[in-house]
Amino acid sequence: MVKRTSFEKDDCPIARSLDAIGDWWSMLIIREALFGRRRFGEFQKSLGLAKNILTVRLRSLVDQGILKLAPASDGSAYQEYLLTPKGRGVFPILVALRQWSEEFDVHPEEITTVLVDKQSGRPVRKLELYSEDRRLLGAGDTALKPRPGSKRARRVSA
Amino acid sequence: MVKRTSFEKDDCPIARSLDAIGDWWSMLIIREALFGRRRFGEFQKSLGLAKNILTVRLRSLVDQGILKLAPASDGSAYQEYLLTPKGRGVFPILVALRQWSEEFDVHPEEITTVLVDKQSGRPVRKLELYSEDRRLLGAGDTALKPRPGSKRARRVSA
DNA sequence: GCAACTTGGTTTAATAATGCAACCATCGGA
DNA sequence: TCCGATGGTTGCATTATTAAACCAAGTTGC
Repeated sequence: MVKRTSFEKDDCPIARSLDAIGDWWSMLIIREALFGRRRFGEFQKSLGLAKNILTVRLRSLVDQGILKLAPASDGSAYQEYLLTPKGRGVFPILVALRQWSEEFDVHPEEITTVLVDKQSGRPVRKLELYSEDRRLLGAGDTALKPRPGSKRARRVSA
Repeated sequence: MVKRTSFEKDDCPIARSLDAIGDWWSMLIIREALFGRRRFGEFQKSLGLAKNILTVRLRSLVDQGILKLAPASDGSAYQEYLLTPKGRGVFPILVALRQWSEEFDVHPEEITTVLVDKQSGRPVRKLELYSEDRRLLGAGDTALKPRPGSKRARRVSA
């Protein structure tokens, strides 16, 4: 195979996510959608990507159930791309990406926006990972276990 | 420009992160590194990617301060690729990717591993986003504000 | 109701990225 | 010192991305 490798059949959920939305444009399209954009032209103008690429990406996102097509809300005959619950579920990934940049970027001063809590207008906290009994966990506090019931005892990876 | 678009100069931190680690292999290399792999050959075998690509990716990750080269821990003349704090900071992104797949994948039964708390051996909770005063926040509870001090009032995007 | 503009694409052709396989220099072990 | 393992590099084929031109249907002005 000389084709771009696909992780669709990989048993690692990270690889599976990357296979679905792990390219730059898909992630940014979802970002724009979360921000309220819905129309082909809106995505195209705000992201500045080529229209043929946008076409392909939107189609893929719809196929995967991340976006869905709906009649335009302004009554015109055009269609809109709306986020499904699966699409809205990408939000934490985007927050994680944002916070990584905020914390480690070499030029943080070039970042012009802050994610705030709507109610108070104040910046949100960092994403937190907890154990079942609510201890805060870092990377070193976690491990991977084979999933009970999965007989395919393949390579165990993070 | 006909070159692959870069988001290096974009003011959106999500785009900046994607520019740094937003390709499939970089993310997976970091995943492997978090899981303890350090040597060129280890990455190559576990990920099954072409060696020339691995070379390029490792170099880029080192250049960005995500990995650093160190003399091999086994005393040989070879070198190892170790995560820097910036590299370990990618952990929440990987967790977010994992959890998205766990929650929304069409074939969740193909996922063979669970991320557990080392201490108890039990699965971790979902990543949580809190406001400053510890209210749990969803996508709809947040907004983007221009960063105080940033005069470049450009397009505000998620 | 019809010309002009907008929207939402498709097509084409060039350039860049990816993948595979073959090659190669150095290291390590017997 | 020979031979395999390690850590790459090189060359070539395939695929992806891009900009730009083109196009058909929907909408608007008049």
